Amino acid sequence: MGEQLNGLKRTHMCGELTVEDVGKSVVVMGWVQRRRDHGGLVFIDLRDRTGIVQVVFSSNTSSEAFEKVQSVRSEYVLAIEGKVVKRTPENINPKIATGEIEIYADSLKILSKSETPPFPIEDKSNVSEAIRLKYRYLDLRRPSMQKNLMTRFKITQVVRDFLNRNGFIEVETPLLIKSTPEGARDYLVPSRIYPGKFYALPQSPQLLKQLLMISGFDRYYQIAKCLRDEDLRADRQPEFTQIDIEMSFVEEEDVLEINEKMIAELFKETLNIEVPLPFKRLTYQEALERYGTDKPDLRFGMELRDLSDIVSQSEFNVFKNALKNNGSVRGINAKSAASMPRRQLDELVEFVKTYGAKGLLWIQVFEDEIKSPASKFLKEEEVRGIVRRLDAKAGDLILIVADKDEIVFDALAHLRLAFGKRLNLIDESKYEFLWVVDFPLLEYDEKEKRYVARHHPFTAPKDEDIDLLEKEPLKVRAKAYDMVLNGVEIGGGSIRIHSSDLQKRMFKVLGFSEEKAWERFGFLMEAFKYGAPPHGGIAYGLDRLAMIMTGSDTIRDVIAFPKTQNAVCLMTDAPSEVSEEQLKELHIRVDL
RNA sequence: GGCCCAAUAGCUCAGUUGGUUAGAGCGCCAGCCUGUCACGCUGGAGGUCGAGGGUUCAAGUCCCUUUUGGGUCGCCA
Repeated sequence: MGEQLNGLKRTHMCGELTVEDVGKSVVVMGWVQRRRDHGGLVFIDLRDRTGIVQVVFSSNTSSEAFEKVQSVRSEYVLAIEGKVVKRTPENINPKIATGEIEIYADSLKILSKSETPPFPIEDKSNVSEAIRLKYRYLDLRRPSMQKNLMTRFKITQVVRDFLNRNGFIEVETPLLIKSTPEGARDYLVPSRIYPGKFYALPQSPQLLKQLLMISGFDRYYQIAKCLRDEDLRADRQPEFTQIDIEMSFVEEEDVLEINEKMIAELFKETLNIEVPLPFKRLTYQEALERYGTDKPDLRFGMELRDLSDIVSQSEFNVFKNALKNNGSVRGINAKSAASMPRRQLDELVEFVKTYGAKGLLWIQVFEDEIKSPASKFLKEEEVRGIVRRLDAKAGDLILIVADKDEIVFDALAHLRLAFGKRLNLIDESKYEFLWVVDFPLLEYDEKEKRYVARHHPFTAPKDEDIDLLEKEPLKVRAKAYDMVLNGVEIGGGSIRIHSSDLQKRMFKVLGFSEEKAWERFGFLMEAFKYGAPPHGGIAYGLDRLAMIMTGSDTIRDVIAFPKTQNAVCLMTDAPSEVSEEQLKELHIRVDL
């Protein structure tokens, strides 16, 4: 059994001791990073969340502590009392912050023993994620994970401080709410009291924050857990955290302005990076035309070019068909990639097929010739026009997709990203922010045969487009905006509808009967009757923000206890079966 | 739901054309060592080759099924 503290108090953190502390008697507590046993002399590297300090055990200093340290192993939890001593110059270790000093141990308490951990607690070992997740509490001892979670804490701290200073009020909203249609699949919670009825866990506090505006809270924020029962990705977890913000008596400009100020302050305070204001802005349409995506990575160029006009009279069937079907022909220029081997070019064809493209056409531009599998179908002037449009020089590789716009954009956007990485065009130290604005309000859902809200059903249309709502719904632009950082959508929001009439029209366009709309959103429509201020807001994906700001590849690395791709917690083994009794109480019969 | 990758010692991996007793590094255990800091030296222990089935004289290796982890398309207002 471990020893008790018995009144012993920690005086210093391991990583914070410096030459200033030389001569002091200190008490440090932490975990054994490593033991180096030299027989008559034992070194212990003691670790806490601030860093590592070397402790020296010798029978000359304390024979009792020296005897005791013989049994100490990795990850034992120790309390050490000793004297801080300056190291002789040849013994200084420049690799650690406390390398100029060490502690001569006078006494040692073994607070807790440890079995040998299943993997070493250090950053350089690359352990499989499954094992890290099973022993997450050990994984979190690693300095990089400690740093990630501390950065995440710092982010919320700076954001809270900014919002508090600017008159925002933090309000909590419930986790057990009413299931509403639209959007992601809900996580459901059975009601014990009402057999057959269910609560839903919130996909976001959207409606509740709008109701808080109607309540007059004016400026609200919350760091809120959100839950969506959908398939997972590197940047998607079933539960994630939003920085949720809503303001009254504002228009789009007001929301954008205060939010970019907040983000600039966040990057200054957290990473000491100056973010130039205002952010760049692209309309949704422009983002698509130039980058093929509504979340472009602006750290490199390689923009898309429309080639449709150049090949409008082309005899090449692939082009002809695409244009005939109201699609387009577009391309990008992968600089200096012309000599890519055939095998790799063929892989690119497979790559674009995952995005629905039927094929990919390439043109290799060399000093004295231009090679392309389609050269016999393309007129010389067409090839010349394409080369000129894409500013292609000798050594460049032109990649062209012809199809419906949607597919062309998607395929080229992913090609652009792939080549950005492959050609090393992305400066990893850069942070390129932008707003994407003027999103379409609606899109047509082929499966459901109806219009669905692109953002959510409460998003306001642009004033000048309101009249198109019933006539040409797809042309209506929304007062909606996304904040994009390095190709990642880190936040998104909108100005909301605050009139019952407009909201009713919106529901109608979405194909909800008045009855159904009332059944689902009656509480909101009722609330609109009693004076709703103009309002709008934004929600940030805190996990994604923290992922980027820590340089992580997945949001799992900035979440203390994440789940696997199959939504399982490897540490606790959730989800798990429950007892018959529990099910019975909830009036649930399992049908497998 | 589809596609792709992976699974061999505690960890990270190698394992040839199917062929003897499955290896390495780190870690672990024991001994020695007073200036190491990824300490060193000597010795040792440690394997359901993810699971099940099949082909074969013979399977870690080939085939089928399946489980788990990761990536991705669909999905995620």
